[in-house]
Amino acid sequence: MITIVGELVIGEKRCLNSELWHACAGPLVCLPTLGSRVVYFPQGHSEQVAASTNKEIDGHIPNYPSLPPQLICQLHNVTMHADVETDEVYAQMTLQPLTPQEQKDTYLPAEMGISSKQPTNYFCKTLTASDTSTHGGFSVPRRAAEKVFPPLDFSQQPPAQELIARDLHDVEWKFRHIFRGQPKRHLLTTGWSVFVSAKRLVAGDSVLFIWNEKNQLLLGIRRASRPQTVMPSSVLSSDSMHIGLLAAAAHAAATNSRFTIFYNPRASPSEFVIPLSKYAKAVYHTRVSVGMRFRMLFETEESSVRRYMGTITGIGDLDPVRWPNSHWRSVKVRYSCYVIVSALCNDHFSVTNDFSVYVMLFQH
Amino acid sequence: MITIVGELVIGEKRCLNSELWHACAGPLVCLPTLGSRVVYFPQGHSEQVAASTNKEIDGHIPNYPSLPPQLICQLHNVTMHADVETDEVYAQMTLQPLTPQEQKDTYLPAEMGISSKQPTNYFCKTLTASDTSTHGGFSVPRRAAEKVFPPLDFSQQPPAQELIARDLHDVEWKFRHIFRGQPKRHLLTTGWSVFVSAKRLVAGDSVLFIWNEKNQLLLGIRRASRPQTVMPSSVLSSDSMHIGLLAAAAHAAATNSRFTIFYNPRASPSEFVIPLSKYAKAVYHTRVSVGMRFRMLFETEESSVRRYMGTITGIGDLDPVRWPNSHWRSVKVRYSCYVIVSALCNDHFSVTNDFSVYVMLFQH
DNA sequence: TTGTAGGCTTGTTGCCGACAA
DNA sequence: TTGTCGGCAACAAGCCTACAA
Repeated sequence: MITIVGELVIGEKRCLNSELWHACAGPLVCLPTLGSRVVYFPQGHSEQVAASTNKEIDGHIPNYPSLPPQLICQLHNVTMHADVETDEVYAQMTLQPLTPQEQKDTYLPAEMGISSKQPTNYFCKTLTASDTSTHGGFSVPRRAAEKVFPPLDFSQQPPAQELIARDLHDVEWKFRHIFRGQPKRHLLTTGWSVFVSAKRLVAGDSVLFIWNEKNQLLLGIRRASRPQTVMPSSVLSSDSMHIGLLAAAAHAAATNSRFTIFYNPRASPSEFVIPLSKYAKAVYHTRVSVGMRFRMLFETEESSVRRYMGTITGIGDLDPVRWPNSHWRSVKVRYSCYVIVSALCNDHFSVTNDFSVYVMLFQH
Repeated sequence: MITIVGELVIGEKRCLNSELWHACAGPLVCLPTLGSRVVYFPQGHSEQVAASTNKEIDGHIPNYPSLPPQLICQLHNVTMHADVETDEVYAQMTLQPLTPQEQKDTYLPAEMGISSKQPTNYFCKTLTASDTSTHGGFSVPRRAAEKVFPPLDFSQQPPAQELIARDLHDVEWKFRHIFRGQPKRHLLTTGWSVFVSAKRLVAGDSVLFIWNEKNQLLLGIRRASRPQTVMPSSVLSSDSMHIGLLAAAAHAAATNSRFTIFYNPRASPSEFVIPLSKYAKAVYHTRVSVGMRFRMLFETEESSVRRYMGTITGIGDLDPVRWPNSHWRSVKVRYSCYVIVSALCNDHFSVTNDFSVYVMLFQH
């Protein structure tokens, strides 16, 4: 007799805190609205799978001539998730390709997607060697502590309190918050090292605290990207995964049935599910030509947004053989020198010369 | 400029120690010979993916009428692997479906597959609470220590030596082996707790030491199955994985090109790549009928093999709609009461009543 | 303002035999 | 024969201030 323990629920769908999810995902990540129409790019999905499996696509992947480079879909489900092991944020979406008839319906106003409204009362700090060593606690930046932590009772000597913060999995973490030292400073002492070792944080990773409207303290992490952490999956070969993504989309398109995808903002170079209205506006109502200036947004190390201007140097298919007439990375843009790019994954590579990238018209 | 560190090689193919791999995989696991012809069962592969993603197949998966329930293939590559995080053993195989013409060639003699010859000088112990606590070391069963560890110098008081053992990743682990206490016993002290915490072993997991012909000490682990450790992959939906496996096999069959699969003996209920000669012998040269006795092999907790006799109660298609004329689990066998089954994964579930299973004719 | 280091206290790890299952 | 415990010693964790960047 096989006994299933009552409390153990595998694959249970809980509602993650949206504010914390978006804060961990970064300011550039935006999820389409539930029920809206979106454009799905198999090419972009393919890029994400390639990034996740650490394997380029090679010639063994069959063509799916019946699968267009962009599918207009109804978004039936969006759920936010976080990896149980690493806390990495990702989203699950259920898409249903629309018939040409259904596509003709006029756009609804609320289809632009919910931009990631970063919370106001929050701070994000990249951990130092001292923060992560077993020797001491966490040094809280002064303005951050004053803005997002509840005020201390300064009649006590030294002023101290217990903070309780919840992470993405709704797990409580308790910290002793104390204001002491010469000069005086805010510190998290007792409880901090338990958190660091439980989350396996190292110097360079970031933690982020949010004080929300309900007077709750939320706690998220953003890992510095360590390239070697991407492992082979051992479940399915990367070729089969690529074929699976294409075949699943092709089958759903042929039968107008639903299919499910995962969007992993930190693994993927670009969003591959875009609000239809945003796509239509960019593709049908924007004139682009070689020589035009093109704006791009990047996330800085302090997780704010910076604009960079580039020049369009080419327009056309990225992969004319497999994906003719695709709007995926159809615009080639050159950016000028000394741009320090801090990509989403915190892997800040510095570009000291000119560099060119293939981007989408509808990218940010 | 993106710099790739020279030493860091991702996905490098090293030759794993075959003896240790087989010992960790268990006595029932057997890999087909390189270059031989094998039979591949998409159904079985599907079962493994379902077990790995913890998700049953549902109706969303399209049929692949062009894909037969068994594909005769040439085995172009077999490599043994171990998960970097968990040490879980798995194998990667490259298969090429054969044309009807190629299938007609006569069998070669060496196509029966290399059975997992368990090493003679080895022992396997399931860890106790004391073994895994931080309070002490590892208590070595006396006969085990005398059989597989190098002899101690009993002129010392107490007799002690340093043991160096290599794991599946060729990482060295050093232990102080001492013979002390009242009554006298063999213990591993210094170095043991580092190993336990590095491998994240808990009471119930097993360790296994081999003393091979080259006078090397090998060290493997077998985890007690903890069902909740199976996580959603967040790379590809389980539906897409199922479609991918079928589409990859169908594409390879249609074009007679190679495809790659992973075989995970501890996740999968059954082997789905079988030597052709074994398959042919069982399917074409064995008469079976309802009422006949049928032998099955099971792995015991001490990782030896036990035989159980059952009675065939049915013969026919497991899934007549999707997979007509399949030899995958086409035989229904009933086993009698009080069989204590210890499956490969150490999850020993006791069966106190009769139970029936669907098996393959060519199963062990 | 805040990262790191030195001093000092306290809690945990880890080696030992005793004892009992 | 071997699992667990109490004793004890060594060590690391963790709280504090000092100092300098």
